[in-house]
Amino acid sequence: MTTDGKTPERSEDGPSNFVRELIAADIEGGKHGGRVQTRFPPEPNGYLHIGHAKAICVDFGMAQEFGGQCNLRFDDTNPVAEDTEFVEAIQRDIAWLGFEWAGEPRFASDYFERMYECAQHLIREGLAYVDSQSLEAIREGRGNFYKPGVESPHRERSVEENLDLFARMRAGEFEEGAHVLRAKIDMQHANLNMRDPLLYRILKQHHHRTGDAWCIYPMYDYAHPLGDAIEDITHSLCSLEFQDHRPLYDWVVANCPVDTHPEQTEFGRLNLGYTIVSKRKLRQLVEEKHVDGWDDPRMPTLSALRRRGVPPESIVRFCERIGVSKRDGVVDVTLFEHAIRDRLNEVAPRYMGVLRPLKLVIENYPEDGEDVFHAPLHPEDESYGRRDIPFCRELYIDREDFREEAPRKWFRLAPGKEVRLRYACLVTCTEVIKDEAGEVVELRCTWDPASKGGKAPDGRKVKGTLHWVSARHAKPAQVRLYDRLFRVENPLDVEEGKTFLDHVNPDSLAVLADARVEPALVEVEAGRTVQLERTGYFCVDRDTTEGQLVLNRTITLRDSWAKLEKKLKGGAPMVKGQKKGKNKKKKNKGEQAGGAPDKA
RNA sequence: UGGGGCGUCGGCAAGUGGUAAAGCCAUCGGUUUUUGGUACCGACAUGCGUAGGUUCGAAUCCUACCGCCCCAGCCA
Repeated sequence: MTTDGKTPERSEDGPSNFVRELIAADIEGGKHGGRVQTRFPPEPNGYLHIGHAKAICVDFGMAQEFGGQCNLRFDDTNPVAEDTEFVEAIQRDIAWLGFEWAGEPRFASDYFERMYECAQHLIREGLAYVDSQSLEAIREGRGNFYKPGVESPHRERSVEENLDLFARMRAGEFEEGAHVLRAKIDMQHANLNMRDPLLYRILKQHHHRTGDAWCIYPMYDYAHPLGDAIEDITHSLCSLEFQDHRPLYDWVVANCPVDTHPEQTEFGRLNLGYTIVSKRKLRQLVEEKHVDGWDDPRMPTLSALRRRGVPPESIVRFCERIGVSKRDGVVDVTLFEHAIRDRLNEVAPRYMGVLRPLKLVIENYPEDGEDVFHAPLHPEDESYGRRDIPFCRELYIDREDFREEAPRKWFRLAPGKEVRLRYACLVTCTEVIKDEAGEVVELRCTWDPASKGGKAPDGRKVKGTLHWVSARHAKPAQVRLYDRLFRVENPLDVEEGKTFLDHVNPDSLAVLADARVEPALVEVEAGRTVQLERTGYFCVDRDTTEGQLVLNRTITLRDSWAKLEKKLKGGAPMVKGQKKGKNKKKKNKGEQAGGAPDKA
């Protein structure tokens, strides 16, 4: 739990969708005996990311909603890149999201023997054969979109010969690539997947679970439907690109000796603006050190989001809100950001912290004086309790909260202006002290002793409220300001000769070494996310040590002043045409403005 | 020159023939506020890729066209 351990209410407020309706109809019609059994089938060759989160929410969510269960099955049919490191990380991430799989995790490799037997059955039925052509010959023979395939010269081998060859493949008598097992379907089929697809290939690789017991491994198209059938899955939900594989899925289930016939249904993957969800590219970011590991808080992996301080409930809620459909669109990243703020606003305790300290001295406050103010840890939930905030003559405020020349509508501090120090008192800036370089280094103020607590004694309006820390009591902290990893909404959209790496945001991480936070914050344990009032949400990083607090910025608070100032400066009101003049058709599909990334 | 999908507001997405298209995000305006946060109120598609057709009536049915995505791994 990154937040506070409070019950994560799981809302069922997702919109209606076609998968939900299909399952409901199946139950209604008594299909699969009215059962609902789903599965989430990750390949253990990488870390789970936000895109997987959607699949997880759909797979587990549908089962949950209809009183069924969801299995966790590792699709470990290709030993080359798979590893137990990933199977552990995947389990951790799913559990973190708050889902429970039925029984123990399963592995496709658990069924290798059974799958082998099914293959023998197919051979005996004359539905599979050993092909001994080269990889190139097989590819050539498959034809293409426009050219029908041609049958392999080995297609009519006898059952005996096939059985013998297949057994010897298993026994390790042949080198990789020497033979494969193919389904005998139809080389003329318009769907390339049906042109005698490969069922098994020889791979003399060590498998993370079966070790060296096997040197032939089943292909996805063969192993997946069998795994589903063996586990008695009723609804096999997957992504759009498998639509073309469904006929093969059905062929396998129909022709192998299994009792059930699960149904595969495809839905659209999640694509998120300013984000990449491709295992290969994420791996590249890690391996080429553009980020600091799989859980670098800028990554879209679940482990990175966790480290960044994103609550799991916000991810689940986000997935519910984006819905499930067959369109492949790109979800606006602001929707995800909203879900994060929404949840954090509910559960993050409040503290004050100054990111870029500017000294403020209260001249009419006694040199050795001290006050302690009691402030609520949550403005809307008293059960969070309160914390003590020490106050003295010398404080720090954020440099951002002071301007020598106040722009229009500036509520914050400026020479001669009065503001409220949150929970404390009202102060007026009387003098600005600069160094030789002309840089403001200190502010002199006077306070109104009658305003203790922050209320104006005479009811005068003080619009600006600033956060602050006591210079004497504050604790030092290193703050890591994270921003979007990519500068553009679609990092995959690149010009000739460039790659998505050229879109990496050079300002996606800024480290502030000299931040100060109120003392109560050092009690917060690593992994928890808090709000620094008026600034944003921050997660206590695991790098925190006894003397050094490390905070990761999860996300900023919405900043309507920044927006206002931009508008004030910009002068030209740009958003005019949209108002009334119905600008005929929408034309520029490709380019959207997207939200401005927040500053670092 | 194939096969499989998809086209409803800037983004996601309801809607499944009934009489002028939910919701959320974004955007804009306002109220409350000791977070310029939160909350709350309001605005935001005479329009459903285009063109025809069927019908008393169509985003929903039919036809044609246009556009976008996926498929030619011994990856999943």
